[in-house]
Amino acid sequence: MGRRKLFTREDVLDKAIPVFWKHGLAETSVQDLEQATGVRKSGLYTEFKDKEDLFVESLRRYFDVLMAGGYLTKQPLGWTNVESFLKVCYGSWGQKGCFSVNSMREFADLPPKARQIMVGSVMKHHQLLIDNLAAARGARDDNDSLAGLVITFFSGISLEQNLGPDRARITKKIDAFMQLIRGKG
Amino acid sequence: MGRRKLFTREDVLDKAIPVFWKHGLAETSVQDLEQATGVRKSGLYTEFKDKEDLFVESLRRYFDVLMAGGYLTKQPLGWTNVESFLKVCYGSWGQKGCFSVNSMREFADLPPKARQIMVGSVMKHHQLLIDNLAAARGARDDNDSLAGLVITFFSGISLEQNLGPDRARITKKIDAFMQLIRGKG
DNA sequence: GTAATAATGGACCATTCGGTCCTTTATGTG
DNA sequence: CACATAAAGGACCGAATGGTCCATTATTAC
Repeated sequence: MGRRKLFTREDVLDKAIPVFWKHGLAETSVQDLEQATGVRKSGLYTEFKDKEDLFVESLRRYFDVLMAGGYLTKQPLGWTNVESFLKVCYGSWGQKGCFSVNSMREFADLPPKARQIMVGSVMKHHQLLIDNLAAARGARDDNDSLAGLVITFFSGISLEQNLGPDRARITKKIDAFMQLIRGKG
Repeated sequence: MGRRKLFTREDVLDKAIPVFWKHGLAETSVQDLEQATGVRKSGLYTEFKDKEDLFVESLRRYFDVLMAGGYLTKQPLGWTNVESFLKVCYGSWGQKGCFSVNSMREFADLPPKARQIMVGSVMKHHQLLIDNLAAARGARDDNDSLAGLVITFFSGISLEQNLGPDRARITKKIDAFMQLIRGKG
């Protein structure tokens, strides 16, 4: 046996996520990642193939941890879950908005694996939203369409977080949207 | 008198806009701009202070040209204008979505002047939307709130354009949203 | 303690970056 | 034609980039 690692893979990812989240793949330098993770370049390149690989794994872990929260799978399904989903835009890992939504901007330049994760995640959320809407409103034809609107609205508020509005404003916005789709406006 | 310029300022901007739009400020190299505009570096740096300046001016021209379309000022004000606004997300300059929405992702890293233009534009659109909603629904207290939702939805669909959905899908989404806010759902 | 092992630290590399500057070339005036 | 003027072409710069590689150091098993 030799010397043992001073870091775990998850440690590195959790520290890399906020950096990629804030600055994106292209605008994040390896030096930035060294500083954020406290792991030297050689260490990073031992654990990950290259910068893109580190980005992809960060994105994967982001969804893994986030989905583990189960905001759209809590029983009973319904409006409460939909609202919980929207509130994911408050952020995590010390960042505002959504890592994936922020990455959409450079979608075309992202590695295929990253694109795959993102698209897959959207589809998964879409289906989960349909299930929750069905529980809340019954099996209606327009559940699919409405789920699409919810996703779009989520993208919007998540992106707007980059402009740095206070939480009260965004909460009111979510409330207004929930009222709208619940038909109590 | 000496040799005359082979390009106009507007020419350069119109050719730079799609590049910045697609790749953002950071991921666009001066070389990319040379190729896209057909103007050599020296020419670009004679006309513009630096890359950031060219970006800011591109953004400014984008809004100038776009707003000149008058999609939110056409008389009579009302729902039609709101829908016209949402359809701006179809794109222009050969690009999909919205240049400004795409730039929101790197908002924090943008030059102050660019941020100023973007924020100012959002406020302007917000007010124009309020005016149109007032014309469409009467002077209601929640016009302000609803205008906010429209802007957020616009951000969402514009961003989603980066995933490359077909126009039919996005049109249906806009229709569904319009139905929702017009209260005919 | 000693040898084996594996991660760390950091020198190093080619390339690309944004940006400057000088020479060349084209266009205008008389 | 000759001169003046201004833009175009492109060499050039230091800095930063992503990535490689090796010597050093720390930790294990014996």
